[in-house]
Amino acid sequence: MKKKTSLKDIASKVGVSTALVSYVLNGKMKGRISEEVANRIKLVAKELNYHPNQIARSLKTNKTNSIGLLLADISNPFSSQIARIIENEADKLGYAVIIGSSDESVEKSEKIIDVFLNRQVDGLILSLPEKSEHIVSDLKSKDIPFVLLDRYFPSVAANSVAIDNYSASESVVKHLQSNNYKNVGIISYDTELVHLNERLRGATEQNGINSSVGKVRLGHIQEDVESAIDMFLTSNPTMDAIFFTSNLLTISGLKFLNKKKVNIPCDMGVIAFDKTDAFDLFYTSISYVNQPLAKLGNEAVRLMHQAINDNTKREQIFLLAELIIRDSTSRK
Amino acid sequence: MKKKTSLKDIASKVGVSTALVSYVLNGKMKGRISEEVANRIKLVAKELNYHPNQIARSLKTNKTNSIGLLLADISNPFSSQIARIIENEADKLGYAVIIGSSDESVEKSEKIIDVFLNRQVDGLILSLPEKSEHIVSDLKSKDIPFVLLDRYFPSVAANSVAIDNYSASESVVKHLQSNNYKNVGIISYDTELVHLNERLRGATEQNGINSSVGKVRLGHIQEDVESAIDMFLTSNPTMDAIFFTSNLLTISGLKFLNKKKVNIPCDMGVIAFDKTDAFDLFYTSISYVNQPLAKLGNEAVRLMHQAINDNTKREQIFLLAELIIRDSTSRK
DNA sequence: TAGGAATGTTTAAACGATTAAGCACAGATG
DNA sequence: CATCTGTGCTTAATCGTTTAAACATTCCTA
Repeated sequence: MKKKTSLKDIASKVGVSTALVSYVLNGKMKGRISEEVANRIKLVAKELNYHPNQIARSLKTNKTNSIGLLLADISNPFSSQIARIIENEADKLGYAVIIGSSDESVEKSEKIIDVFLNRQVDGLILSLPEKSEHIVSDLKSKDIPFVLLDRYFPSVAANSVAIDNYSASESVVKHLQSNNYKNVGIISYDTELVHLNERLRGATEQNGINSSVGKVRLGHIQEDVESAIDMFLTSNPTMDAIFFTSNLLTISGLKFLNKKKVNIPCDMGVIAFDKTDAFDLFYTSISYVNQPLAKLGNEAVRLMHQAINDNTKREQIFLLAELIIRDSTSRK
Repeated sequence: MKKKTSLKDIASKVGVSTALVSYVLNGKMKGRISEEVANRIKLVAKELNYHPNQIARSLKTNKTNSIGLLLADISNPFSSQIARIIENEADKLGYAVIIGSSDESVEKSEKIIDVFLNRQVDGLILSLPEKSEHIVSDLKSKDIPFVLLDRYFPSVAANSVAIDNYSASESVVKHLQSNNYKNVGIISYDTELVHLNERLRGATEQNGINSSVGKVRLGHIQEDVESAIDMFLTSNPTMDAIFFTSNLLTISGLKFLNKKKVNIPCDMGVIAFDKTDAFDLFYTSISYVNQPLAKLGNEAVRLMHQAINDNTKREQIFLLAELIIRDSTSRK
């Protein structure tokens, strides 16, 4: 790789010091630099196609203008859509984004955060796996600016952006109720993650409707969804609706309901958390909870920026999700 | 943010020079350092929780161990799955990945590549939009290590990894032919992108089957897919299959075919390029061309690593895609 | 007309690492 | 005994910026 042009190159070509070049190109010391020299410097900078070496600048200023984004899995549509929004929002503020996927592993999360910090990112946006409270406390004790996204830990106060999962689930169940469903099966992860358990709590704590719960282990989604639905169908013949608390669960569930020839919504109502393309193409369009992704990403970046500039403030933001009602919960 | 511990901190605590600390921690000058001092240094490094400042290291070594990954749109499943694989493969070689989405815009691509280069990434993996050959020549003239991914430009020789789109389309049409389809509508982008036009060419250049083509503008996918299908259905009543040359086109098309009550595969066979979850949930499982994503990502990173270490070699890799045959092309 | 202010520019240290070269002392070798 | 070799460590330059402080001029102003 050819060497890029540096301040020194410009300085020697114009016949001034590197300091002056730096001042001119950064627009500092305005009013103390002769227009003529300033113009010559700018001209030569353009001629030599000068671009400042961000690495050197970072070393001096202790700011890299980059952030680390840790997601559960960038190949999951929920993550990748958020990533896209964060990338855009971060760019607006001049931050580049380094991405890592935790795969729901605490060790991998720690490793990736280490990589981020060694690269001196200015701040972190994190979707952490369960049992990683210690990571949060650790970052707090080191006074590193970060924001939790989507997942949060009530036991450790921190900047966070998430949706109000409880009320989202509450509105799901109320909707089912008002459409005359009486007996809902809830398919949820077997996890300690609070945001997921809030979905469960919001759904089960409502009166006037019966609920059964099927728990799914992370590594065994298809398998456990199937046995949960089987359990629902056999031991609970009056069940008339299923609420899937994530997009992956829904996809697995719909596949299985298809296989079992369960008709939606005639035999069974279905409602999901999160959206996927598949919901539009299913023979019955699927009702779902729509997370405000743009707002989530926007707020996450805003909070992170705020934390970078003043890490004493703390904000916990809960956004409202929207219920998209379609055919899969419309009882005939 | 608290200041991190530096070589200097360790050096002064142990009572040696920073050079020695650096040598010990990097395992250099083996055999010329007393075990006792080495151990003391390592111990103190651990005590102070030392992590090298990659920024400083990068400035000196001129290696950042990071790569820039430019995708069309990280929120598209094809992109995000590739991103995930590249992230993993890059990590194995010690590279961190900075991601950007071009949105098929040349200006945005240039801007993002600029950001990457200012951050002194060691290499680039790029999925460029149409009309961006000049970017490729420019990078070549600057001798910057890069690899084109998915999209390539025959007019400019460069490292590239893509699938053999022509033969993939060829096998699609041959499959349709052997299942007794006679008249296929091909829905493709109105673009100059070679890899997409190869899909078209591979499909239209086969004998023994009639083909009509509908072109879709990038910003008007749903709209143009609909008018193309309308055109097929009205002006070409014997049409018996549709080949969608991308996942987004397929989703739009299937939605519209649903709306039009066209039954698949009775009224119309359907086959797609790329996979999405939706294909499993559609009332008829959809046949598709499966791109070897893992291999694509793996080869891209391998080539990039090679280019970083020796930018005189060039490789152009074309991988074979696999045809996944399911119900949507099985004529009764 | 001396002294301060304003203007235009340079000097030099610093950020935190890497690394070639040098220094000092030990023991080995002829 | 002089010299060489090996061992263990330090010195100091360097990467490309930023920025406080200093230095020269020229220009006012009392």
